[in-house]
Amino acid sequence: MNAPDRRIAHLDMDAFYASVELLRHPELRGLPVAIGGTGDGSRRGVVTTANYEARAFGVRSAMPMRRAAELCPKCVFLPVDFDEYKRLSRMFKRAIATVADCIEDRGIDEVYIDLAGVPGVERERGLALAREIKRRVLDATGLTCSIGLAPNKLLAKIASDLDKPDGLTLIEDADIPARIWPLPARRINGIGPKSDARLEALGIRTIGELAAADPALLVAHFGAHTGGWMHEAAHGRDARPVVTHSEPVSRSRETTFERDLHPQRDWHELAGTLARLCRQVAADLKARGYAGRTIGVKLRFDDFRIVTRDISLDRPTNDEGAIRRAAFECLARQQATRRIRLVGVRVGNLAMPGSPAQDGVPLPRDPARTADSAEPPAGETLPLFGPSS
DNA sequence: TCTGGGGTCCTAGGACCC
DNA sequence: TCTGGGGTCCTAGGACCC
Repeated sequence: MNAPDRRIAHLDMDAFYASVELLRHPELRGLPVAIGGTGDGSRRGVVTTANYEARAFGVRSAMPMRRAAELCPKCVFLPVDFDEYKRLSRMFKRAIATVADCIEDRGIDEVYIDLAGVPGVERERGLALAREIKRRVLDATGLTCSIGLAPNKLLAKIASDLDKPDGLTLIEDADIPARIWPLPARRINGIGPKSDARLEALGIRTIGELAAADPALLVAHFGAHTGGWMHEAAHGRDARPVVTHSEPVSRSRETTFERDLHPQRDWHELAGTLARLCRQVAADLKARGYAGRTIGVKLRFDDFRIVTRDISLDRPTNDEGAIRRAAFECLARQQATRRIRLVGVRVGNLAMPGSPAQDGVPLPRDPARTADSAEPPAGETLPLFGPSS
């Protein structure tokens, strides 16, 4: 049972990056267009967004550009221009804010809007208001969006995807059996490819089958938290509020190399890249007034396996040198067993410098852990990162 | 020359503390 | 000598989302 007075909209911009590019390149309208890569000749890019013409050829987000070119030889490929997408993102969010002020940011091209209390929301159960929002977004940006209207965020998100592009879909509690239950379980935000495969192994393919499943079975397979959540979600129940402000948890930078690097022979390029990423993260933190206590590195090997190593400092920092020293300390803890595809650095446990959380006594370091991290484990045989001798 | 980059949240074991 | 029991922090990994 969802609260009777809730009215949530989920607004999703249609093929956002591609649509923004078409504003600048109207001559490409009607042609298949895919956005991806950086335009610097990178051969390892993936498609971030394809317009509907390209999707007709099977081009999808996260698909390697090469594959997209095979599927759609006439596809026009454009590099990503995040600054421009962020500019249009601010524009469409400002347009929404002229209608409703309770808005939750869900990334560059999506928001939830709490319409309860907005004047006129009762008219057509919010449909009139949603049409007004779509009109203002279009007027402000020249871009279309799709809106789902429902008693909660979960259903609103599913609804916004039911009619795209330029769609508007209302889902009420009474519509759940006919319109939600036939959908694949994967359409629930939070059920990804892994959970979907595990559900399928239990004979559960649709949201309706998930709703009909014994909650005890779900709890047995996914744990109390996730199993219980799956059961509730399948019945369309979700009490999460629309959150208008949240503090960041971490900032990071990562990059995939043009070719996989050898941990010793290519040490200079690897170390230079890691140092540059540390500098970028430090500048990013400083620009936003944040500092973090936990510094970590991420490596992706040529077999796509990922390892992370992190270390928590006594106090938050956004100093480039401190971040770099911690990052290289983390790197030194990891065995260099394979070629490196990607390196990244992350600063977590963020605090605003000078905020009360930072001001107390520094936390004591654990001497055992510090000593341990300074020495290689016993029986060490594998090579560490470093310059070839 | 398959497979980006920037995030959040959860789990789980060991350390540590009371 | 037969093994408490919470609570929090740290680290590593993984699922998932845009």
